[in-house]
Amino acid sequence: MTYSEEDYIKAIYHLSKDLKSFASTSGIAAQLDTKASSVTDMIQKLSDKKVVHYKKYQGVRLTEKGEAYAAAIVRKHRLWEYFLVEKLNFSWDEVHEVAEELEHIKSEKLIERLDSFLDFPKVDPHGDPIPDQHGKVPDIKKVLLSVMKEGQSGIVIGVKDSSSKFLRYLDKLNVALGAEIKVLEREAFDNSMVIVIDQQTVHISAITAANIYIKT
Amino acid sequence: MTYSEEDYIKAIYHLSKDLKSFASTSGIAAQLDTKASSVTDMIQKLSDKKVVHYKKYQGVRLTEKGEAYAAAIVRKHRLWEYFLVEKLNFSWDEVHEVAEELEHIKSEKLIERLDSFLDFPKVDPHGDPIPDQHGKVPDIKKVLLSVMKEGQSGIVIGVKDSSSKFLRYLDKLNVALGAEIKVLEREAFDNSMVIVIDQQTVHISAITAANIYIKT
DNA sequence: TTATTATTTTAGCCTTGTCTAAAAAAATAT
DNA sequence: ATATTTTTTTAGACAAGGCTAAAATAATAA
Repeated sequence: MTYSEEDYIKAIYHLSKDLKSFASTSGIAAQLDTKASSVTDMIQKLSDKKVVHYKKYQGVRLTEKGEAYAAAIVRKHRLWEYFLVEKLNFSWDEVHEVAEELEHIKSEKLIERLDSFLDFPKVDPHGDPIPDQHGKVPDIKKVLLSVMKEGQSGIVIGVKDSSSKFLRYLDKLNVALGAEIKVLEREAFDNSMVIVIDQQTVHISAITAANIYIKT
Repeated sequence: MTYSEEDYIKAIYHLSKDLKSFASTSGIAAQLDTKASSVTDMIQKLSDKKVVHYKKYQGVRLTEKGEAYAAAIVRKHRLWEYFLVEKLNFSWDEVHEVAEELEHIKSEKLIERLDSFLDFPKVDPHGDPIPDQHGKVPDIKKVLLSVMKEGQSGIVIGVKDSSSKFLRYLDKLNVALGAEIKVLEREAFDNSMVIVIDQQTVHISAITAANIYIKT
């Protein structure tokens, strides 16, 4: 597979995960910042290669083969992210771009050795699960901070939005993976919250709360 | 620069290093396993980009800009090789292929962090020097085993041929970087040698001896 | 010094992945 | 139920990087 094909496979994987079914041409185009016509071309190629199921105008879905391939790419991406943060001291908002490149490196041996070197991590620096060698994704029970009630507490285990902007904002709030959080108040009017983290009381918006995953 | 352009730059760097001057079209083609006509095309592109000096039929040479670029690629290649051997337990005959891919990853920060993580190694697993951030190549004084005289001894610090075949042969002889070696006999007829390494006496051919570097 | 051989360059074609513009199909609104 | 809008696909073009075959130049031999 070329880098470009791999990017498409990954995009379809993420999109049909969320939508639980088919990825649309325009959805893929948006994800990859390209044109719908380019997507159609590539989808036809991937269909010939038996990595996607495709019927004109009906959207696209990964085959088993495609799903396994996608999981392998995601596995590589997240293992490299973990490496960058744990071993090379990158911060969690810096790793994505470099991992986008590293995920394409083709060596089974490399990735298994890396996994072992890192001591078989289960989640990446944003709390996203790392698929195993067989493509199985460990499912981590988690809940959005935004659904928690007053008085409840839990541990931060992931983020939904992993843009640099959001992650740097979380750093400012001292929100890091593993931090304990307690909901002091919920404002019914706008769903904003007052929470305690690191012995500090901070006010966060509903949008922020809807992008933080908690294990209760 | 594309991966392909980088491959050409690196090939020219290695070729004009050895030849001390110009790289020929056919030489580059052989190195990259491609056709002379393709090389001519690419050279013209690199010339437009000011990374090589080129006059038709006269061969090609890197500009200062090109040289700096090449050194950066070689630096990345060798640092990754060092990482693979030291941290991921690859053997010295397995690393080249993977490093060929890793050397193209574009992140200044990544490579400086990696260098620091590895504790600033000066040579790669084959004894080849790792250029510094400014492209300066530490020059390591070394001599071919084949020029040593009876009774002389020294330390193995590198290999000239780094093909898997040769490296696996060296493993069999217990020749590794850092090993002490002593020349017991030199056969004038065919320039083969009897040497002591690891308390063992082994016989090696002139060809083998001409591919091992020693620090005396 | 001319003839032959080897090397390098040019010309023209192919594939991959992208694009724009136009056509076709599906979804939505009246 | 038909008209309008949105989405998707097709058609045709282009740049990058490669190839083969032919032409041009340089190197070598007679």
